Amino acid sequence: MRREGDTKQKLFNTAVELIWENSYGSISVDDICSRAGVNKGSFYYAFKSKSDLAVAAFENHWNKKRPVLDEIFSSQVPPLERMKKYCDRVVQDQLEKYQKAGKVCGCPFCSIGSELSTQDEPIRKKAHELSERSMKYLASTLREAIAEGAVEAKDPMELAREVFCYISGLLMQAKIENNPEILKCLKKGVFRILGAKPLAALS
Amino acid sequence: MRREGDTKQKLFNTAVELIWENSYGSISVDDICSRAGVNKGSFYYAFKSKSDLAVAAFENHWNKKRPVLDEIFSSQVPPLERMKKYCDRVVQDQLEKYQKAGKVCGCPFCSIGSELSTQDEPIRKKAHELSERSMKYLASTLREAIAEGAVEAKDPMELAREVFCYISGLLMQAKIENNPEILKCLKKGVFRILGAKPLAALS
DNA sequence: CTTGCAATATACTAACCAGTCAACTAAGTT
DNA sequence: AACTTAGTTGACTGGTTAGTATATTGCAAG
Repeated sequence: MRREGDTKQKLFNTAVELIWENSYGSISVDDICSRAGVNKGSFYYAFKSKSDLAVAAFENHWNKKRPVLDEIFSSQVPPLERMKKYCDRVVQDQLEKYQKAGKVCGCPFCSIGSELSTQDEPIRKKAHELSERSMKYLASTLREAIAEGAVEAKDPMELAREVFCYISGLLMQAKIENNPEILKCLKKGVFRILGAKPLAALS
Repeated sequence: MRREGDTKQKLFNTAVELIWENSYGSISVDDICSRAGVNKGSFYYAFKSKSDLAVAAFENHWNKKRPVLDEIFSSQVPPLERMKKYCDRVVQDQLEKYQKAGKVCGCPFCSIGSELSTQDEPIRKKAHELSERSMKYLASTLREAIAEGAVEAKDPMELAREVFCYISGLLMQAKIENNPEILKCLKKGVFRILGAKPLAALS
């Protein structure tokens, strides 16, 4: 015994997987426990509620994604190149999940945020916090793109929100249509929002 | 007695209201029945399942919205004017719901679609169908705008999807932030997607 | 080698869930 | 007035829910 870290991590992974592929409301603590191979007692020893686990699990999931984002949005890369890479990566992640789960699952953070924001304040706050972190990457990238004259806009944060809303809306729509094909126009749409100029930069 | 129509309509209204303000998974058939003042037996006389009610209720909700959309998207109005009116109306509806419910509730169709698309196929299909109906209004409007030279684009349907994804993503984000303020830039963002030209058309 | 405690295990509860059912009511028909 | 039947009623069922209580395990320090 004496392996709490392991237990928590298993619960994190299982919770994100099950909630992402199904929904928070449709999976039970028992489902999570049995799938993770953890007993209920250990669950409630590690977390005080189902909602608590969800908040921690999504924070953990974001932290695992962070190194990838740090690399994509590295200042070493020209800003529009970062945007391209980010778009490609989002689509790639979606397609991988599609193959594993057999259906389009959308953005896990947005899905749980959309489901629970009106009902569970800690979950809403976490979902909000995580989307703001994503938007920060976009905003600083777009600030540079604007400074370089590659993109025309006044407020980089506002533009970042537009891009972010478009991307999350597209992922949601792909989920609702259960059609990965429509993800293909993600990059094109993003560059349309950024203005006509960088369209030529599309590989 | 002998008033099934009334019973169904009460269940439609209550179901949409409760699901919109909370979520499908968190409200029970008993909740819907007691709020609607309908007995459980009558519920199951009228609908064969909770999921069945949801599909019918959202179809009904869309049909009640349809005359408003038909007017907004009337061919009598110049295409970019239609887009402006539509944006204003979306924001107005959101603000009204915000005042009634005390929180930002987002798009009801997208919310239930996002929650259940991976789990309940009839609900996914209905959500898909309803978003395609909305996109048709946008696509035919944008086709005219392109023909007039007011907007530069090749495929009106593709552009309509971009606009629709942006709008639904913004409504979702407003829900996750529980902040109606961010709805204010909806129109600006839509016109940015449509290209710089019609920006001057903003009132 | 024993004592203390972090962590695991499992049985349990009380509330709630979607859905069923047989009795009942009233309007329409003859 | 007797019959038919669409629609209503609310008690009921069997299963599930989140969360708890209590017992047990095994490591580590003294």
